[in-house]
Order: sequence, then structure tokens, then C-alpha cells
Amino acid sequence: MRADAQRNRAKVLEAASAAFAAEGLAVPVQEIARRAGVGTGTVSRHFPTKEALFEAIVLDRVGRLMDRARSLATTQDAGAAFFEYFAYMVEEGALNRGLAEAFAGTGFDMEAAASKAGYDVTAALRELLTNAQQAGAVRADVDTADVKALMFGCLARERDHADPAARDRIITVVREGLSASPSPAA
Amino acid sequence: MRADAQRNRAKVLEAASAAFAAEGLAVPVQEIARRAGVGTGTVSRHFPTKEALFEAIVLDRVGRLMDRARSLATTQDAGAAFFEYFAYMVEEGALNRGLAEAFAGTGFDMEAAASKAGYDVTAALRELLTNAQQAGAVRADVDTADVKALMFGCLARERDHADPAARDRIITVVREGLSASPSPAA
DNA sequence: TAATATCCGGGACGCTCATCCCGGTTGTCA
DNA sequence: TGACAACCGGGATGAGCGTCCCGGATATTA
Repeated sequence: MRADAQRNRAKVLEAASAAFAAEGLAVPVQEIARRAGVGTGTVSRHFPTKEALFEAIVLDRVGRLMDRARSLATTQDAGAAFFEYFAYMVEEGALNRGLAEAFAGTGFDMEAAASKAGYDVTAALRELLTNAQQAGAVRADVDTADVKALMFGCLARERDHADPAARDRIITVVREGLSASPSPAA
Repeated sequence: MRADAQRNRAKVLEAASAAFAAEGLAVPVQEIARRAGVGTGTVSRHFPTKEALFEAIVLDRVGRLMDRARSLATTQDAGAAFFEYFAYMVEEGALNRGLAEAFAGTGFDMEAAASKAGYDVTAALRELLTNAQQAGAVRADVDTADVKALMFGCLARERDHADPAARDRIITVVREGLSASPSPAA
């Protein structure tokens, strides 16, 4: 690979990463090319399809989330591990609109792409959740889909404006809902 | 207005309502025309723009939500009123994908359209929320944006498959999170 | 029933966007 | 330094969509 090709590829990745984080996955490829200072053909050549560009960027972030999940899975306090991972996911999503949309499945099947890369996001979450439930830190009658939905809710709290105080507040509300025993007041 | 024009207008409204509920707001106008058994021109004539069609349908549903809010606002038990409205909103959204997207603001500013029609959705929610907070049924440190975000979360629980059991479960989790006192375990 | 205003169908047009392609250019290596 | 393969830019292409328009059809009213 020629040196200028490597440089351009890196420029495209950087511009796309920033654009996806700020504007979301719907940003046009031509806009990414413009910001990267290259032609649209250069983008298409390095990443034959827009989805390939998603994968290169989103899966990089997902990989970090998986690392975090694996590291937390070995922690002593299963409840703390679960809630810390929850907060970490929400924070990542809040700071990266494209990532949040990928979680939500908005026009790009992240689960499929992740599993193609050897990641199983749901399994990682399930492990943390199950451990926390066995430790009595999370009510037993929720599943991973419930947890994901609550994550989406926390992410929806801050479409654009990242407000850490609001983020902490809504996470606290969800945490206390998840911590409650199965049916005290229902 | 000619009789056949009225019939066609009704057919379009019905087809659009069903399509929006099932597929969401992104369904093409041409598809709505096809299902209604009319030409695309007929749709455009009755509703000059796609957004006008949204308004005619979505605002009808929103009107019912507002009626429900008003009726609940006079109830004795402010806490029960708030949570019943919450559950009602989630159920409506779960059964109507277009409505859920309208709430989320996906490509259509429902708040603006609603206020143009004399509705103030946020104010109605705020009234119920404030009453419930003053009654001590909902923690004092959440605002309407938090509540809306939690609604989105509940809606995300069932993208397509309406599962009442899962819906009740996640609503219960959120209810208990919202009921908790501001900082017992945080 | 005849005349006319209204309405219908669906094709035309313009727009946005992803992808492909080609003539010109630049890095690379002998 | 010269020649060639690799690469670049950006215009061309095609698909999907909303909106507009026109020739033909139909309801209405006298």
C-alpha cells in the first residue's frame, strides 16, 4: 500500500469517526469526504460500501465496550460491576451519537456486524446481568432486552446536549428501579 | 366537496393510519396510495405535503392522549394518575409505531405541530408530574425530560412484537425507580 | 340527459445520496 | 531520473422518494 493511500485512509477514518459521533450514521459519505479533504472516490475505494465504514469505526468502539465488560465480569461485587457497565455504556452512547444509533439498530445491524467480528454483545451483557441477579443486586424478573431498553431510555435523555448531571440522575432512577425486589409495590 | 373526493380522502386517511402504525413514519407516500387503492396525485391533493398527512393522523391520537391527561389531572390520587398516564402513553406508542416515532421526534417535530393545534403535550405531562411529586409519589429530582426519556425506553422494549407482559415488567421497573426517594442507595 | 366544475390516475420532475468509473497525477523503485 | 503501477478527484449513473401536473373520467345540477 502506497504511503499516501495510508494517509488518506487514516484521514477518512478520523473524519468519519468525528462525523458519526457528532451527527450520527445518517451523515452523507460525500460530507465525510469533504471534511477529510479527499474525493468521494477515495472513500469508496478504501471502504467499498458505507456499511463497511460503519463497521470499521463502530466495531472499534464496541471492542472497547467488550473489553470493559470482560474486565468487570471478574470483579467481586457483581452488582457494582453491572451498574458500572450500564453507566459506561450510556456514557459512551451519549458522547457518540453514531454509536447510540448503532445500538438502537437505526439502519445498521450492529449485532450482526459484531458477531461477524467475533463479538457477542448480548452475551457479555447477559453475563453481567445474571451475576448481578444471583448476587441479589438486580431484580430477577428482568432480561437483557429490558436492560437494553432502559439504556436506550437513558440515551434518549440527551439527544444532543451532553448533560452529565441529567445523565447521572436518570441512571440513578433506573438503578433504583432495577435494584428493587420483584414486587413490593406493584 | 364531491362525494367521491370524501370517500377517497377517508380511504387515504385509513390506509395512512394503518401504515404509520405498522411501519412507522418512513413509509413512502406512494405505498400509502397503493394500499388505499388511489393514485399518488390523490394523496398529494388532499394532503399537500407528507407532513400534513402526519399531522392529520398523529394529532388525532395526540388529542386523545391530551384528553386522557386532562381527565387524569382531576383524579384524587396524583401518584396513580401519573403512573396510569405513563402506562397509557407507553401502550399507545407500543401499538402504534408512527406515534412512537413522532414522540421521539424522528423526522417530524410533533411538539411544534401539536402546539400549532393548541396542544401542549409537555405542559400536560408536567402537570401530572408536579402533582405526583407534591403528593410524594414521585421523587422530586426528575423533570419532564427524564420522564419522556424513560417512556422512550419502555417503547424501545418492543420495537415490533407487542408483548404485554414485557411491557408491564419494564413499566414496573421504571415505576419503582421513579417512586424511590431521592438518595437512599445512590 | 347534457354541460360543467371537480376530481382521478399515474407519469414527469427535481432532489438527495451511495456507488462506480475514468482521465490525470503522484509515489515508488530500479 | 525515468517509467510504471498505484492512487486521486470529482463527475456520471442509478435508485428511492416527495411533489406537481395534465389528459381523461366522473359526479353534480339544472
